[in-house]
Amino acid sequence: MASLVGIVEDNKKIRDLIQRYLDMQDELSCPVAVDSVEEMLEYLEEHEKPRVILMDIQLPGMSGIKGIGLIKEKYPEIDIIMLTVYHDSHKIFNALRAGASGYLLKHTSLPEIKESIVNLVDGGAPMSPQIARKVINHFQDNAPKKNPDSDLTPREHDIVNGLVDGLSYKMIADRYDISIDTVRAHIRNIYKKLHVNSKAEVIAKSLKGEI
Amino acid sequence: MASLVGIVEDNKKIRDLIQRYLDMQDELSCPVAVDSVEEMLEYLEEHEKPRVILMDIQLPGMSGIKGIGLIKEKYPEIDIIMLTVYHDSHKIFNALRAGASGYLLKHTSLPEIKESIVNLVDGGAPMSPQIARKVINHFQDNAPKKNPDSDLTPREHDIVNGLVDGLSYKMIADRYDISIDTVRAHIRNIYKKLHVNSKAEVIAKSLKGEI
DNA sequence: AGTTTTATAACATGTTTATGTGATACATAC
DNA sequence: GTATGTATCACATAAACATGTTATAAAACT
Repeated sequence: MASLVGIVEDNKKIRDLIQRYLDMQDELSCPVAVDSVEEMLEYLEEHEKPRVILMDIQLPGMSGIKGIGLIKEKYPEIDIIMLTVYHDSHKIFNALRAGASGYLLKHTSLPEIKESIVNLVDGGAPMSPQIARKVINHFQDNAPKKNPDSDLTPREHDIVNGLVDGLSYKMIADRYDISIDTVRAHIRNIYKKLHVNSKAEVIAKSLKGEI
Repeated sequence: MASLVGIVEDNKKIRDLIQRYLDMQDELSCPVAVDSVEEMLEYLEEHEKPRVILMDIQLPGMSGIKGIGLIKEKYPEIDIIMLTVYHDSHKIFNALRAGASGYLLKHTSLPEIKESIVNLVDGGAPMSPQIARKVINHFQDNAPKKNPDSDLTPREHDIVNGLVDGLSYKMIADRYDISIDTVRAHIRNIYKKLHVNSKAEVIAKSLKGEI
């Protein structure tokens, strides 16, 4: 069954080009291409909902980012891909925070756009590589700092991994073929290094990336 | 000029396959493929630095995530792409935080891997669509894959938060001004809903966003 | 050569957790 | 109007955990 796709794009040439191309694909059908969020909202009231909407940011009337919020609020099951020339971090993050599931730059080729929609329907999140780079950089800037004093030995890391996997001391002892008292000994040292005094805190620190 | 690529991957078959394929490409050259971070670090001491390193996470000796940190610390100009079977959110985020510039799942085809490397050299950030989806979800901070059967009540969420904060039953009882037996009762119900039977597992699930 | 670190192990003891069973009260749902 | 779910509390017991003390041996460091 073909997935329905909608387009919100104010440049008629681009809009028609994309619509015609997508509509030609076996897997897709593109019954609606409008030039404003307002028109799309009207359309959604009265017709079968598309599975995916391609949306520009710069639009007459309401901005695409504001549009994401409104559409997702009423129809959370619709996935929205931004298709825009903007690659500044602020617009990207606002769009993603508003609920966009993908972000493509406008120079993306028609086959790639098609590929992205199929991807999205399959549970992926299409992003132009330059966009992904910015998103990743954002992560690295906010990286939590590790406590240098908390350098664990390889064996201690093994034990921590066991704890994170939800194992008991006995199960950890079995996994690494050592005695339970040795596990205890390692745990004692780990607690000292991490300044904690329970399994729970070790697991939390580990999963937060602080080890 | 061909970009140099290094590989750290403990499965010899996969390693050789990728190396041979990449080395065949005009744009790339793959002079080094080893099975541990330790070996790669040795290699880097004595040879021309690769532009990009493909790295597994699960490795003999030091984990790939720890390896990212060490390599980026000494050679920040090298870009690292994770190539792994893990699609666990925490592994992804820890890898990205540690300094990875891309994250591909192992089922990625050889041509796609090549494409990703070229992409990275051009300033992009290759990511498998499923990975991108998780990264985006993180932005929207909506839970990735809640188990519908595991719907906790508000009070149960309080208790889980207490556990995640590393509190004992007694401390949780104090925090919410209820009896320790009530805490026990809630914990029992939580375990039942989540199909687990230890604090550790609840904390792990919670921090992995599975609650 | 001597010290520190790592990995191993045993024994003891008190605390915390996991689990069973049972009960009361209130609100919502069917 | 009686199930169902939430929130509360109690008592009991076995298992798991936290912590103290002590010790051996190999590896790494000074």
